[in-house]
Amino acid sequence: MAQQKITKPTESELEILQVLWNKRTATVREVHEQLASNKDVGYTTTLKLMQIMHEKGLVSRDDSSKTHIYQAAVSREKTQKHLVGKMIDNLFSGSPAQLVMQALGNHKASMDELDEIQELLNSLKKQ
Amino acid sequence: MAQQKITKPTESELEILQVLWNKRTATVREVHEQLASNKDVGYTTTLKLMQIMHEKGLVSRDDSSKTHIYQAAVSREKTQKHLVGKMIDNLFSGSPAQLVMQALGNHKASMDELDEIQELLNSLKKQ
DNA sequence: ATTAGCGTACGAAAAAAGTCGTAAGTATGG
DNA sequence: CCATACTTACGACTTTTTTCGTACGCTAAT
Repeated sequence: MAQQKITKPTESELEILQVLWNKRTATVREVHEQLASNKDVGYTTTLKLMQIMHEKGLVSRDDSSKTHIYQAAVSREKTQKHLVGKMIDNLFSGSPAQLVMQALGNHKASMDELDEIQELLNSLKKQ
Repeated sequence: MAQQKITKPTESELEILQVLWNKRTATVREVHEQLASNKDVGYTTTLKLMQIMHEKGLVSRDDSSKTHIYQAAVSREKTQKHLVGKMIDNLFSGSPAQLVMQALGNHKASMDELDEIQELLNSLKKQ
């Protein structure tokens, strides 16, 4: 199969992907507004970044009208999987369980979420 | 309290910390040997990196003898907590549970580890 | 038709990260 | 004493990532 090369998004690119994943589709201005509410950055910086991401194939865009419309070209899940795997290797000596313990132990989750995790855990244990 | 500024280690710095956390204490050469077994890098590169980490306060060293002896100055746990938190924010819209699901679902853990997670889960649910 | 506003493109520079060559010091074995 | 082998220090260079100024086009309102 034609495997697309996995380009690891940089920090800034991740911020942009984040916005795109949430909105499904967005213009540069929309993305920028959102970013600018959290940090101090110029419009053309965001634009440039998104253009580069386009070259890299991280996003796709519809440029049929003057204002281009962007969307993520890599899935949230694949990216998560990739980066989580990397973190497990780099920071948890290859043990996913240790990462889980860290995440669960130090960062609060709601009861509903805990139940959800419980279910997954049950199904894993059955195998 | 005198809170030390948290310097986020870069990728390469993380690799070095990894080694130091495991060995508790190591010379540049020891660290380098270990790194070099996985990737292609020169000795002085490792040296320089460790010197920079020393300046940043990421490692401490005993330079009373000719060959300096290094050790990590930041704890594995704190670093994990910091980076996991960041990942939760950047990649999982602030939901630790989603990260847990990802890690658990896509990366194999042993039965023992699953049990360990179960215990933690139980104690969290009791509260 | 002129101006103001908003959009893209793009080059250039700044900042951050990683790489390595070379110098110079200090031991050690012949 | 001399050569060999390690060591640290450090400057310089490359590559990657981030930032932004400026040019230029299109559209709408005056």
